[in-house]
Amino acid sequence: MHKDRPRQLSTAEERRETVLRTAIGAFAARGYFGTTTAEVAKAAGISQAYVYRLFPNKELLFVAVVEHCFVQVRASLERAAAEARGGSPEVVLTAMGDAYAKLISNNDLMLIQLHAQAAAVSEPAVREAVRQGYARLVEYVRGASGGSEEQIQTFFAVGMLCHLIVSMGADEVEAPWTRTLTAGITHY
Amino acid sequence: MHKDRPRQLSTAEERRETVLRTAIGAFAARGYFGTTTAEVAKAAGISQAYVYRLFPNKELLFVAVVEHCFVQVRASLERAAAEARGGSPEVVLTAMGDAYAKLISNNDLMLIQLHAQAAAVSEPAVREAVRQGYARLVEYVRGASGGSEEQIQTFFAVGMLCHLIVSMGADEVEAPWTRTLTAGITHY
DNA sequence: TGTGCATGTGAGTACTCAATCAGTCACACC
DNA sequence: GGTGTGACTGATTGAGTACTCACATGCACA
Repeated sequence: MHKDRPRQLSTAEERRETVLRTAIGAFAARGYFGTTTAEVAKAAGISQAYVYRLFPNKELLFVAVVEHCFVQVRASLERAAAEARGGSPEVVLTAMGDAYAKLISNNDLMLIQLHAQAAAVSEPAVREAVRQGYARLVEYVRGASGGSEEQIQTFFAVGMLCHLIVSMGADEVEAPWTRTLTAGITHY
Repeated sequence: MHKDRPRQLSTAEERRETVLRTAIGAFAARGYFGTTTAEVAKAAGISQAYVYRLFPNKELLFVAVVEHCFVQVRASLERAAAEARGGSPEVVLTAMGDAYAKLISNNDLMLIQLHAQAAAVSEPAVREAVRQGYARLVEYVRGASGGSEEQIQTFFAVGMLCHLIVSMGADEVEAPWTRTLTAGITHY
């Protein structure tokens, strides 16, 4: 009925990281308001009570998850930019876009960004995290690619289009309108 | 303590329309999971119980609100297209983009679309409504503008970028990264 | 071997939510 | 004035919800 493997304690810091990693999957489906702290706890394999020892409340937990995602996205773009170093802006941006497409082939990272955007409307701490996340992302892409204002803007506009496609599962529908929206967008 | 203005009855159909109109404002702030049926009822000036006589449940209420928004967006694009009839695809698309910008200068319509996108991930009925909404929108824009696949795609990508800008309030922040994202996007 | 402390939990509390239902009230028509 | 029908509500329910707290348990080190 119940495993007798002796309990293996982690440091609080390790546990916090586990929670950040696993909570992505929990929040990805139903967002900030739709996900319970009990679900987050279950995904991390700890009790719901202990979530509140690791994070002060649900909002700051979600903020930490959102920041964690932005860090991963940035790291992925940095790797891509490093590989394409010295190329034209177009080449670097394409490499970054491709790296992003690979990163989010597991949709959770992208869904968190979508849900963070939605929660940002009413939750000030989330809004601040999203602002900072995109601020750094935009500045990094600008610096690393050397692209024009318009190119940078298009880069992010296409990213947002990806959010739409994934959230409504447009890639599972065969129709002219889905082909129009998804044209030229890499998918892994 | 309590207004004695005699109760004025409406038909159920009128009330349903009132609810659809006022619920937009209620759902705009906190989305599907974050908004209670009591808040929707208050915005419409009716009791929470009566919401359930007008709509079978919360999900279908939200779906009706989302569909109502898509109808409004489409109507707005149709008006713009009619005025720019006979122009080049660029001219028609610009007119449509401008009409959209005007329509959503009250942010609620756009926020509903964002929240609908988020809820579409986990609520099948919402997903279906969002798919149908964009399907019709894409086909309408294609037909009315005669633009290329790429132009249509860009039109919607820019629309999604608007969602990002509004949701995080990027237009209230003065910084290079916000100027890059918002460049050339009309704002009323 | 014991003891101090960080890791971790069971069992709550106080509250909110969607959904229900019995029943009241307005009004059109006789 | 009476009556049938549809509009509308107060009160309630049962299933959660975020968050708390008293207590248990593993482990490093004296």
